[in-house]
Amino acid sequence: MAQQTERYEDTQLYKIRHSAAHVMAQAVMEMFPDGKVTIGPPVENGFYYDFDLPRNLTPEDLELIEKRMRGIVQGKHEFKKRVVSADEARQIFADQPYKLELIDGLEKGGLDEYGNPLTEKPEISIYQQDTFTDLCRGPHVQTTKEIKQDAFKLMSIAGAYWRGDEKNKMLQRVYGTAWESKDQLKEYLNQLEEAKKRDHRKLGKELEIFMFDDEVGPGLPLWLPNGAIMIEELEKLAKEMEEKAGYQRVKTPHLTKEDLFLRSGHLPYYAESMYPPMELEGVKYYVKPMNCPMHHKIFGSKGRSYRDLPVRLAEYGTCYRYEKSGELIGLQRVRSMQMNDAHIYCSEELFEQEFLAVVDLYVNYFKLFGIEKYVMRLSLHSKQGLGKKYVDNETLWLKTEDMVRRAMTNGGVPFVEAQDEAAFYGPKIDVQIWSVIGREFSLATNQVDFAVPVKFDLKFTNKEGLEEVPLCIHRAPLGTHERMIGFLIEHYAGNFPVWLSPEQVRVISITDVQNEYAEKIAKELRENGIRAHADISSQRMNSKIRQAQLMKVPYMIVVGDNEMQAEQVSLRVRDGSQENNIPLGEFVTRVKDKIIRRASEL
RNA sequence: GCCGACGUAGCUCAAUUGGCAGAGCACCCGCCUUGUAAGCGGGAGGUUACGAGUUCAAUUCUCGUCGUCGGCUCCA
Repeated sequence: MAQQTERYEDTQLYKIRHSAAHVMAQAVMEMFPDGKVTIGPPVENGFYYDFDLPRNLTPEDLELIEKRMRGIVQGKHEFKKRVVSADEARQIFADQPYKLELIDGLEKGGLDEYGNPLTEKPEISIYQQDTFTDLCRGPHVQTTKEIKQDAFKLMSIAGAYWRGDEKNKMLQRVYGTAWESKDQLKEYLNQLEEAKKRDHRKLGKELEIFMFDDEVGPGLPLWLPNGAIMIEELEKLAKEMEEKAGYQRVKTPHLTKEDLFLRSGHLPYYAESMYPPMELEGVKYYVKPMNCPMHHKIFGSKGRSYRDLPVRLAEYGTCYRYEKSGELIGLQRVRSMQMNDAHIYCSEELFEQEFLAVVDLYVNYFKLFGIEKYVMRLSLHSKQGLGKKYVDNETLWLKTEDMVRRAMTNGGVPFVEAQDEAAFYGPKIDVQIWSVIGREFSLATNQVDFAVPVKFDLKFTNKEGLEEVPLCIHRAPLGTHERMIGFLIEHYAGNFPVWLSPEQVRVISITDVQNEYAEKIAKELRENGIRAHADISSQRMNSKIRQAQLMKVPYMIVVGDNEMQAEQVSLRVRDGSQENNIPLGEFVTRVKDKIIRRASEL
């Protein structure tokens, strides 16, 4: 349907939000006549406006602004557009320095409001509603009446750099949400509430998966027994998949001498993200932010023939990166991480098949986890970044980028391209996925390295008997344990499939008469490779069931006198359904089958 | 790192204008012997994140440090 393909920019909702931003700016400017306005676009779910004000806004201010906005909206003011010359615009916004900067950009035809280059020179237009005039290309609603006074809400105040550049002044950004109706707003706010419940930070604590401790340090998660089980299950999965795909496993130290990272190029290009060195006996050591240099050493440790290629070295190596304090967030962004890492050394002719085999691996994982929405992003270099963020060899960049583009196209894999997002050593495919609560996780990554193998003097002998430098594919289909498990917690809302559940079965005795029988069952389940515990506490059965439900244990087995006499079990599944009088052996077979198949259903 | 908000028992939260820090759950001890989401009673648990300052008196006011959260910037 046409409606479904309609661009957000053309929708009524977009106009409402854009217009609400102007109304908010009017309210704020009435409050601070000397304030400076910058830009205020619609975004997903709402809008924001960035201001430069004489003092910081408070939550109380937000309430006043919102109240005033309701007043303005009810005034049924018309949004009047007028196209003006650059000079006229300068007169109108004479005391608005940020607007003057924007006008300059528009006049030169060079830059849009975010400072990005534009292809054609845009017209300069202004929109006025009531007493407020803004430099704006629109579009807007006809009158403020179309913004329903009970369908918007101001959400938060945040800092934001002018034009998104940390060298620029920090402005105050006010976020708001706006909808076509009160009901839509209500639904959105409900969604936010629901999202809070699924937040991996909250669930991770409740389900005893991981924790942070102030004394251990920010961004350094401690994995609790339940989390450790999940990690081991993921590793088992990866190991199985990678063994089938011809990977070999290696193990390397957490520390290396400075020399290695100088050679790899990490120190010039990546030093900011590395922990500072420790020095002993005059030698500097760094904890590794990546495993690649050590894998390169392993590849280079003996002579290689083209017949040996591809060589695929895999390791769940623990890496440490110094992420800036404000960037840390739960398991999504940490400072110690275990990567589902591997490096594939291959010739150029093998490149395409190897690259696509990695993509295939992702897709298999996504299928297993029921991840349907994902975007593969081809991340490219930028010319300005050469020699700074990226190794300085434009020819090789263009060549390798083209190789990746071709591989993806030939493989029929849809992807989008993003400038200035590459790794320092080459272009990459990053896979973005979204947890059910809308949080974006960049997990899987597949990167081509054309720069580092030559620095490590890596080579193989080709058919002609000549030495050739291999390409290296860095890949991490499961990203890191930390991010992956953070994602999975939100994805499943803690209701993990049986194979991934830390506790798979809880045996619940009704009275202490059945305690021994309950323990016997739990033991038998464990002997069958099922993670099971018996709850023989003096609590009532109802309370035990509640505890197991709260911990989201997939199977609860209730045993009373009947079951004990008949050597049977009563099953309560996490979804609340119930099944009585199952012979224990039958239950064991059923659970084992789900685990082996890594079934998503209970 | 930057802007802002926040930090009270293991967890979730209270504490009027600065005036003896409190509840539920969890924990420990009893009683109850129970059929699919909380049985009852009792006990213990706090240098109010940490460090200074103002005050007769600070959980409350001020400053600093650490941490968390919402963003920005940056990333697996």
